[in-house]
Amino acid sequence: MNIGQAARASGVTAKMIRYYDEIGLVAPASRTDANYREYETREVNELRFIKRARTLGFSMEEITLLLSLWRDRGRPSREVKAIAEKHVAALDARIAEMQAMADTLRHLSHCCAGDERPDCPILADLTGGSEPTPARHQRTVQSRGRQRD
Amino acid sequence: MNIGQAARASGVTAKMIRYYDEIGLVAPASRTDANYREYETREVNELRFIKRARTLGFSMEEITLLLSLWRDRGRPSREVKAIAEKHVAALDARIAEMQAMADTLRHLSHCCAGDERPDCPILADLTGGSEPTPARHQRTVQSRGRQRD
DNA sequence: GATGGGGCTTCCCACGATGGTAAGGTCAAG
DNA sequence: CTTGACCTTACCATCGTGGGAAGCCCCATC
Repeated sequence: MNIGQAARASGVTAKMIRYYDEIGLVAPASRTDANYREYETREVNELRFIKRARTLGFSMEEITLLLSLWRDRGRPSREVKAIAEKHVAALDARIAEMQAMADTLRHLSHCCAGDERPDCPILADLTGGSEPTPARHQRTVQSRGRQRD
Repeated sequence: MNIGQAARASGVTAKMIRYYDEIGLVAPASRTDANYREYETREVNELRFIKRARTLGFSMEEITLLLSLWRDRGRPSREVKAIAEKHVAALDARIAEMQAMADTLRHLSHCCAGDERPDCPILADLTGGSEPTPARHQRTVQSRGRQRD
């Protein structure tokens, strides 16, 4: 099995397989006389493992750990679970951040007329975003007239 | 005002101010005889605008657009709103993706004993993640009865 | 005037994970 | 033997940010 076949079988591009090889995420593939990398079912399974882990958002570093646990028949599931839970926590934190961004923007967008007039609470927020009155947007937004541009 | 003062006043690092300068996000700063960049309140306000927009997750490209609208007194708020709404949609899409990852991992984690035994539904999922039975994690994984969660 | 510390300048490198491309070797089918 | 598909390495780009080196400048203190 050469790299292209392994790529199709695993869902990982040949490019990325070489990259994983290069950074040592997977053991260096054996080579043919013509210096072609060759793969067996075992390597393809590793690549699918990596692919799936990437799909779940694990970083390369985490995947390195997961792979070593996966290869270790005697690993305690506790360690795997710890990695997963840490990643879930990181995802949740990032989600919360993005949710906050989206909520703020939804609110500003809701307050923006979205017509031909130039007055815009979104730009007003970006201009003076550090001011302590984010919740009080009525139609009087125009009266804040602090545009000094 | 030199770049360090502008950085402190805007919350943008000097490094990033130079970068924004370089990529043309802001107009090239005027220079002193000693080739030092100099800033006025106006530029600091632009930098704060950028900072705030970055906090809300806008890309540089979007910020370029937002800045040009901000500078244009006659802009229609419609255009600003369109950018904001598009960004909200992108955020929501990304949040949904990450939420799906987190939910899957939470489920797997919940099913993992997390003890000294090597059997682990998380690794099992990563191994055969592409198989068509994602919900069917048989209880036979833990043949000795469950102790935790 | 000299000296020293801190700030400024440009330039280069790094990240993470991926894609692109170019130049050259190889394999298999016609 | 030719052709086209495939492999190899090597380099560049992304995006936004940080780090650092080498060298110049400003100001205060001696």
